[in-house]
Amino acid sequence: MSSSTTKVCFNSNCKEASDKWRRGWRRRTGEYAHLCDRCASAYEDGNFCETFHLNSSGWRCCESCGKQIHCGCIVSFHMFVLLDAGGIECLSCAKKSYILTPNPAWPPPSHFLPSQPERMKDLSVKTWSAIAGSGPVPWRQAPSLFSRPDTQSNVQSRMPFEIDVSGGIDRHHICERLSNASPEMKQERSYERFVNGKLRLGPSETLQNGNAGLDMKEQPYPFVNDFKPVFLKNDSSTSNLSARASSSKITDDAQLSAIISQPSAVSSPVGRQVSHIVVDSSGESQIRNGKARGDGRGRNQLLPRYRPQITNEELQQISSDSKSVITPLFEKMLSASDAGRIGRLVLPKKCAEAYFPPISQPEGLPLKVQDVKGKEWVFQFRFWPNNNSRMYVLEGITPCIQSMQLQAGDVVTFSRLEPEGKLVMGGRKASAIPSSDQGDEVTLIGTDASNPGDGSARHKSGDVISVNSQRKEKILEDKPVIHSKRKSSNFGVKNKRLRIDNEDVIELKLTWKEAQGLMRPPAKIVPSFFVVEGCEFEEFEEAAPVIGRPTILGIDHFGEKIQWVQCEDCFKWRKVPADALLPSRWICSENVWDLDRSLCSADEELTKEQLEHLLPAMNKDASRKEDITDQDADLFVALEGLDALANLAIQGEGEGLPISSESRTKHPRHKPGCTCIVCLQPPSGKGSKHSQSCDCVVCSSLKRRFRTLMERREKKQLEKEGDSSSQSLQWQQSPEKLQSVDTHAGTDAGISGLNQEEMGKWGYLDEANGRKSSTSPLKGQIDLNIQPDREEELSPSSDSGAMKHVLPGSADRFFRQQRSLGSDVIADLVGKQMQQDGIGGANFISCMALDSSHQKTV
DNA sequence: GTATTGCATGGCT
DNA sequence: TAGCCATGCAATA
Repeated sequence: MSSSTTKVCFNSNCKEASDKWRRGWRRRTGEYAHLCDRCASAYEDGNFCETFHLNSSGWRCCESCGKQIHCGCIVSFHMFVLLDAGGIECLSCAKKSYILTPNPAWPPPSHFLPSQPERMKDLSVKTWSAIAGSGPVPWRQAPSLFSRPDTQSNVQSRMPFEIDVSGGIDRHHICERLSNASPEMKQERSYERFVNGKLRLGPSETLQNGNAGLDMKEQPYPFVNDFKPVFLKNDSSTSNLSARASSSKITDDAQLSAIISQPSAVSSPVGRQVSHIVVDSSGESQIRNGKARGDGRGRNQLLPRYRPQITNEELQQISSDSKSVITPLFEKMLSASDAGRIGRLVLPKKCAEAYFPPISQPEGLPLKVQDVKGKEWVFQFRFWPNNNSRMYVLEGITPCIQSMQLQAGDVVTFSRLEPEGKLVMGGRKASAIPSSDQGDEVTLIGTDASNPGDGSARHKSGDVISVNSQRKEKILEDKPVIHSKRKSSNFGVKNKRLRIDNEDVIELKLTWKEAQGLMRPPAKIVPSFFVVEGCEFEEFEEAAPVIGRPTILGIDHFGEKIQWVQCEDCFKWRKVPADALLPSRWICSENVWDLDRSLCSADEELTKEQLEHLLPAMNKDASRKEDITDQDADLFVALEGLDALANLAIQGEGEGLPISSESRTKHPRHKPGCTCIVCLQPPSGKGSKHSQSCDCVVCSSLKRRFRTLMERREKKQLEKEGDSSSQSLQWQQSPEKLQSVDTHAGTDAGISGLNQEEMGKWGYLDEANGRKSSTSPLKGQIDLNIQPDREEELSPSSDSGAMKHVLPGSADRFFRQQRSLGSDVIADLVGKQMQQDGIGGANFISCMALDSSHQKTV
């Protein structure tokens, strides 16, 4: 700050009179020393003593590094620490040796903080000490201490510091200083500007991707990403996000992101909102432990998806000790394998290297981690050599994960409690991740408008919330979502990863029945029917099923086939052409076939009686289901599908529970009490095994069904391929062999009923699929259970399987069909079936009568 | 037969 | 294209 009043420079070695003067240090009177330009610059550049006091007494050497420090003036006495044993240490060394206790004789740091008169009032000495770690650190020193990327220090660079974001820093002042600063200092000060958020980034400082703080790689200054939030526990202001920009509207993403990411506003005792950002530029505990890493990449290049998005609620959970400062380190969405029984959490490499102790041996070391309840867990932190790299894992996390009731898709967070350096592991349910419905513009206002207790405030470096679209984009970017590309890969034949993100979780919340209700054949395709144990199966040749809104097939008074579909909004039934494929959400306005009834206000074409007739299953008791006709079956499917639609996409509760084994193991068209072979079967994993000679009703039914299918296929093949098919149809030429098939495990099990030679032909032998024989099913018994993924791999349908060309297509597909029936997830059901069967050439048994319990483990 | 361990693989960024 | 990392899976307990 400068003024045009003529004054004599306060520097006794100068005494230059000048119209223009600038503020220097704060004097004991509370006023500021007025300095001429030259002296002010020297002061601001930290060269004051070197410039003016070089010949003065009071120079002492740092006990550690020997650096000369002037101890005889107010300007520099905050640059050293008095040692208990006598002597001094420069701040750098003091921090290295972790001297926390400031000289009690010292005046509070505010004495040295020009332009920050109120800033220090808000922080007790204790807090300051806890944060800074070594007594008063002049704010103007802090950036150079903490962000200097060079040797001096790693250590220094990891000290936390505090910056006023409320306007305490004089923009002009900084700009002036910047203009005189070394490039390094400019960098540091640019950081100040960024962090303070009050300052617009200049052209040279604007983050190149326009996404301030979002992309590490794009950061012109590494330290911009090197800060991380430190939250003062139990500080009411920590939750007061809005206080941070009390009167100013955030106009710059960078500003906001800095503010959002470093929320630690502190209420001023005088009522004015004075906000602070407490920044820890990196792992303090490592400093304290002398474990500063040579490799600082981890922190600088932490991927967005691992950046902590801790909420106030979580902070409060973590904070049980008011003395502690919480440093969110990173978070990770649990993958299926993380949350699986193996109990290994794969740690992001950079996070592991940045925040966990260094390990040189693969065995690693035990790591104590506290959960939010304060319970202490010990995990093994270790790594595996992986290519030329390492793969870090935390082992033994299962109990902890379970105690937190986390599962795949949820997020685990790692924080550190300071100063004790404890690692704290928290969890966030996927369902707790809010959607991004925010206003188009977020204006942060004062305390009154804020909600301190709002646990939804998320603190994350790099968040952009000023504009809704940007925010959404950012959320999408940051969230480890499975983007379409990746998501689709779930359905790939070979990709067995089950990657779950929130949306997926929701989308998977369909019961098997519901899914079944959504699948139906193209309307113009006429299925063929067969009956197994009184249960009708329909089979669609040469056509894949489609997924759409369930409808009720019918015939209008002209005798033409039509469909009845119910409007999602008004629930009225509308007539549409039989071949219309409707989206899962269909409303009257989409009724392009009958414009008179394309509005919900239009009357329903059906009378109540007609409707009742049309929906006989609606109010009938379950016992009728066994007598269902083809049409009834369709109706039933449709109705169930409608239920599903009501829950489709996202509802999750009640009906929409994740697919349960129970729902999978019943024929979707059957009701409780049904005694067909499907419903007779116990759920997957609970079934008994049947011998090859078993001729129970289930086995015999399946044998019969299988024979029928094979014979039909044989006939077709013979017609098509003639003699050329003879080689691939060897098995078919002895259909009688199937008499001995044990079909309790579905057709796959039927295969297992063949002898070794036959199995070889089928490609089920080890030679064909390279599996070890210990898993061979040929042990006289059949496991009725199945692991679809595994089955998938071993299946004749596998692209890589040599048996694919050996197996006749129909059988192949039939098996695949059966496998898909046992699929654990709807993704498998829909995706794999659709992909594998493909469009055209597919036999699709739409009713999927055979469930997983009819399959075996190969 | 099951659980655990440690490495390999391959999709994805 | 290198590296990360989710997952598979053989070896071992």
